[in-house]
Amino acid sequence: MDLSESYNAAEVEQRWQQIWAERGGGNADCDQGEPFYLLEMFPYPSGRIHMGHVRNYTIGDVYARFLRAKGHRVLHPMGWDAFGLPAETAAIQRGIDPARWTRENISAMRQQLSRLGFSYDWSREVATCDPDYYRWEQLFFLQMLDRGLAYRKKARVNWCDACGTVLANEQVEGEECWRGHSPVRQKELDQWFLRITAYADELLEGLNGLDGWPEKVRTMQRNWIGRSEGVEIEFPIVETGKSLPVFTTRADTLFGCTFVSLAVEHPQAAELARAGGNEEEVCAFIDSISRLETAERAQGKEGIFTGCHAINPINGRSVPVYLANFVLMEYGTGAVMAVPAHDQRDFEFAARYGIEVIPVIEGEDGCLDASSMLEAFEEDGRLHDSGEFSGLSSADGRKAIAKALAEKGSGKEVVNYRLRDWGISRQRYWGTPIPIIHCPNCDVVAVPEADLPVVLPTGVELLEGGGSPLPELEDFVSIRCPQCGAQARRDTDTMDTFVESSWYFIRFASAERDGIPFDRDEVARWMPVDQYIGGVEHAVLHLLYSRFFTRVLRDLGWLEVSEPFERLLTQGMVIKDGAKMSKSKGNVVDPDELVAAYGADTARLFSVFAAPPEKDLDWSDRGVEGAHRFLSRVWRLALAVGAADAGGVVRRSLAWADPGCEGLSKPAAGLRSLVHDTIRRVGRDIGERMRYNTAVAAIMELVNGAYEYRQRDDSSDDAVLDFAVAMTLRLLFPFAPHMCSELWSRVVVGPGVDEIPWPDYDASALVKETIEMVVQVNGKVRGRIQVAADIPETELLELAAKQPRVAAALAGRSPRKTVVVPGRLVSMVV
RNA sequence: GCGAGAGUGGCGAAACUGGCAAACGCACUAGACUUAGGAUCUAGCCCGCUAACGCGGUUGGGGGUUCGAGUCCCCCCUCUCGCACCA
Repeated sequence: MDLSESYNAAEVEQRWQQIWAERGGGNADCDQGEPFYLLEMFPYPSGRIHMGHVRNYTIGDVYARFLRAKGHRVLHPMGWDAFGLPAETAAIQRGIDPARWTRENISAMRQQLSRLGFSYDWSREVATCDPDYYRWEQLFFLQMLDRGLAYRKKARVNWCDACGTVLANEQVEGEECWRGHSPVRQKELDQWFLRITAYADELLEGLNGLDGWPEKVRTMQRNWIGRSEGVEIEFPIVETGKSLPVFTTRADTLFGCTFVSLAVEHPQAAELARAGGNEEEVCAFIDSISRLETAERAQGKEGIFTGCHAINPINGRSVPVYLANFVLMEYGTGAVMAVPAHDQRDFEFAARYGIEVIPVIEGEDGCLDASSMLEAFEEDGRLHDSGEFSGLSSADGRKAIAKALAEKGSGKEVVNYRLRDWGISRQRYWGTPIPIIHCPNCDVVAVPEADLPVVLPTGVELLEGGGSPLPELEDFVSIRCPQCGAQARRDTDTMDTFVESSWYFIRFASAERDGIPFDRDEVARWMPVDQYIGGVEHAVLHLLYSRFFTRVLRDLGWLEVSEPFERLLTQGMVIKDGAKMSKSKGNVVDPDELVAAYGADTARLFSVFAAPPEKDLDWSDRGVEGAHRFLSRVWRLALAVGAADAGGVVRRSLAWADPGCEGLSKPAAGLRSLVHDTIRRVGRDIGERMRYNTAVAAIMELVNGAYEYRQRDDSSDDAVLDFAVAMTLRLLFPFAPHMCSELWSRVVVGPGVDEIPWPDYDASALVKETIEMVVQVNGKVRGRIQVAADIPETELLELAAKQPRVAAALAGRSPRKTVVVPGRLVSMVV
């Protein structure tokens, strides 16, 4: 081989990928040591990976390779979130079977991932569209059904026309579908729900223990769950004699209640309209509001008097009952006690309909005057005009009034959540069939466990209009009722694809098992995931569902842990030209082209060097070239040093071991010290801080140091240079595994680069005999002195004061105060 | 409006517990090697003044604590993200 042979990434990378594939490099079973479960969010097999995947999976792979070197047994699996709408769309547009389309995409993407050198345990690969996978999901569904955790109800649900299906609340972002920002409207449908609200408190509490999660994600989940404590108060209706419960968090303002407002969907609404003698008008209002979409409803405050009155149980006062557009049936009881003086919405409503405003809370500025108020006073304060409760603070007032109501049987303390149950029915084809049979006699009947899986028929003709073909497939739909034997029909909805991703990480622990979903011992060994890496867009979707599912499976007896993900890293987006890289923006960089032009190692290096993992990454073609240039620089250095042989023929000649500190020249000792410091920095930056950008910077400094060292005239102490080069390769290996393997195999004597353990640094090598100290006068740097590390303080001060610029700054005065920071600086104040 | 996070050179960024602001990289400038350079190597590169040694200023703005603040405390401004009639 020629010394001047330049770095040919394609050739090198192909060779090593082949070797790793033969060795089964990523298999968790190959490793010994303490188990570590490292996982990146699995992708949807859309056909091609994008730069976001490259970044996500590089962050993971660097960590995996580092952990293995540190002696861990690492579980680092990969799979496919394979059900979902794009497969159906492709099928309709191009006439391909979704199953085939998905399978082909998977194999293309698997190849792309391998081409990037990611070290996965492919023996555990799962695809969620495989009946051997989703059969367990059907089993869990049935078990949840048994325990009342899955149930069916008719409900107003979010409908996305573009997707042709229902969406869960979490999948609606400000009235738009999370996938394509198409509009979402309300529709009344019979749906299957999972009772995530049964775990609301536990999911909320659990967040407190998740120290390894970004605060941002925990806050988002807290807000989403939206727990609020309050009182449910019964208001008897004069005209109907019925009781109307309302929910409030501000029982302290109860004496200020001047009306009650209900959602138009409230079950008592029609009855109140009738009893109030204003039926026609009220019904017309109900009609006009219910026709509107949620977004349109939010325009202003609108309502109508029902003609009925409610009795405030605390003071017997009779107040009018209104229907109002802004009251949500989905929250609390769908009815609200209105206190215009202390709630801005009620204030606006009262102003519009001429309802009385009665202030009952005073702030620090004293009592409010109803006639001059411009807005509601919503803060806590002190109660007045509130009978026996006057004078109490808001907090005490809430407690006292709740207690008084409870004693009268007119109220009870309750907790409300914003979180609602998870609607999982999807009117789509490409998903997990819901294992339910609808029987004319027995109503809803579970498919017997022995009959699982209910296999999704493949090779079907998809409908032009985009609807699910399942209801039309007689072979699939038609079935005998397992209970009474009558002719019955299968449920033709499929499950939300977020259900599959809510437990795939547990399946990975024993993905090969046939007869059971999980092997309890293997799950106990691996779960929870020690480090999870993925995008923040799943903060309240996948990540909340997974926390819920893990608890359900725990309660079903499948595992012990409650929290699925011990630590979470949310990596930033890949940005180009100021916008997120996306097809619609037309600013995508194709990973394949990148790899073809520069190689996988360059792609990997750039994706972790340009920014810390959790920050957005600004794409830069120049930056990619820079990463490539650095790798070439390492390539040349290693070959030049490793091929000390004058004939220009590379031979294995480098010893990788530390030559020790004995008899080194000053520059050699300096280089050796730099190597150890780099080992320290890289280990800390990868292992403890996950700041790969600074880890790479440290390695670059080492390489610069080695080049500098080589430039010296005398070229003794080559053992130190050998050590420096070998350690460069060892430390760089997690980032650029192909090139480092290749170079190591060519020039280093001994075991492979990934066969030697991660090096420990020698702390004594970092201790310098002489150190530079800064001398400050009045906070300004006025000199630097080289001193022995153990110089006595008096001597140090004397030396410092003698520095010409220091002496000039002191101008003959003696310091009023002197501070010495050992090893760093001397600070003098005059 | 509520909540969270962030403001540092021309750019991406660094600064571990308060201790030399700008490591590392990109871009740029000069030089070397060269038939050539969009390869490589060397040097320079926050701003102002200076021929130079230096001097002064600088981490969104203002104040404070401290010998010393990008870092800690208070006030303000801007940007990004999340939630948004949740009673």
